[in-house]
Amino acid sequence: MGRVKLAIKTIETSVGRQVTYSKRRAGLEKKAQELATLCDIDLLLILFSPAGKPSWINGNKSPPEEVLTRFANLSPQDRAKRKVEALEQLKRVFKKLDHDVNVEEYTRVPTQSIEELHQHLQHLQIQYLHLQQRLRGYESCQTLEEANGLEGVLHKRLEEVRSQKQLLESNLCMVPYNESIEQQLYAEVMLPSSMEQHPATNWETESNRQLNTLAFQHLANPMFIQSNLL
Amino acid sequence: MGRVKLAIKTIETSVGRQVTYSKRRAGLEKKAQELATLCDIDLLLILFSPAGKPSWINGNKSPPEEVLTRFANLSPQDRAKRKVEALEQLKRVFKKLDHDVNVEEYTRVPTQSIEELHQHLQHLQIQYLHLQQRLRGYESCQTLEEANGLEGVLHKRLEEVRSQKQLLESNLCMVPYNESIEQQLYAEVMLPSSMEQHPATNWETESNRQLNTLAFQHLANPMFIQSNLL
DNA sequence: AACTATTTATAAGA
DNA sequence: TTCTTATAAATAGTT
Repeated sequence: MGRVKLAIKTIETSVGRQVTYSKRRAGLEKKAQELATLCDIDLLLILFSPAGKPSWINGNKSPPEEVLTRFANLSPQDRAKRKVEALEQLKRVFKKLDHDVNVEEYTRVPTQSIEELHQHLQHLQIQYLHLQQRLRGYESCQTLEEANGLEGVLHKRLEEVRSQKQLLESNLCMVPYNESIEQQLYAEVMLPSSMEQHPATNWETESNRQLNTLAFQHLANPMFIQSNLL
Repeated sequence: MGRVKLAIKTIETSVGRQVTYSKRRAGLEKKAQELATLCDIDLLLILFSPAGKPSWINGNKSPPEEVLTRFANLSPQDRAKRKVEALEQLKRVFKKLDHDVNVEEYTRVPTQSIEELHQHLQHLQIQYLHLQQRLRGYESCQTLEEANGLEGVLHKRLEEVRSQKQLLESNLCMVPYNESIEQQLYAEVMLPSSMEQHPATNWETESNRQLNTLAFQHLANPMFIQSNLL
């Protein structure tokens, strides 16, 4: 729909891509929004511009994360249709290798009943919310006052880091302090893998892998081994 | 673009929704694919039909999980910026005011069975680890290199906050953008209440109270009730 | 940012 | 569902 018919191939020039992106993004997002409204469906459209700037559209029915979760939780059958492995993907995302750790040993927790599962979940929810709160201390600023507060926090933290740098410089030959905090955090999340305990159920193996990869990421940090020794 | 101009409202009849979905889905997916190819960008379009059947399109550049992760890893600031822009644009385009959100919608999670419970738990674990990682980016520095890296991160973050301050200052008179990020985060943690479904079990009421208190803390923020247009 | 000649999408009907 | 077709909408190239 233009003066000429455009071949669907990657546009050569960077400027051309930029221009076409601007025009077509508007159209695509409008149509996505329309479809979601007309048919009252869940929809999520995620775009990254040629410059890397993100934008997204979702229907009025559910917020992005909910659609995303719905997608991520597709049944194993549906999921099997997907070509990509989460593990490979996460490796790229975090640019770290995973290690030949016996994941099974770490993930097995003697939790079987739905009650225990539920309690564990509640515990994790609480931990999650705590963590969120801490993170909000660094990241969240929705209002001008919050932004001002955040600016102060970051400034202070920056000072702390700088003084810690000096400390580190003067203690280069010393053994660093332990990282058991991370181990604790880790212990809080990890869960009954319980694959074998529910053979009838086809548990989400992909997300298991994802989890394991994430959970063991910090093992890539050489410091971890040291702190274990302390 | 048809015999008549169609008003963009949810189509009354179920059959009508189905038919329109079929037709428009094809067009939308085609256009999504074209845009991805033409501009060589990351793109992910997730659709659930009126009957609940999922389908998705992604660009040639990255597989769905990667786009999804890229999206999930956006900082709250990135999302907030996008929301400000999107709100302004939508106001121009649709000339609508935003409306209040039904908090209930965001807090319900359709999880009932032990399988779903388990999946939800795994999802939450992944989110938790992600959060932890982000926090580590602000807090952890065990070595001199890490301290240097952290210094850089904090410095950059400080710049971001300062520019966001300006953004906030220039948007002071605007209707504030919604905080669905928090709602989303909240939705990620929150669970099937499902207490009534297991009357035999003595659920941890103490931790329930804790959880609810934490979860609803941000509801005290008057900013919370906002638009769900985005 | 606008304009406009064309192409493309699609609503209704078959 | 699929096709046909009149019409609305999107957009490529231009200004």
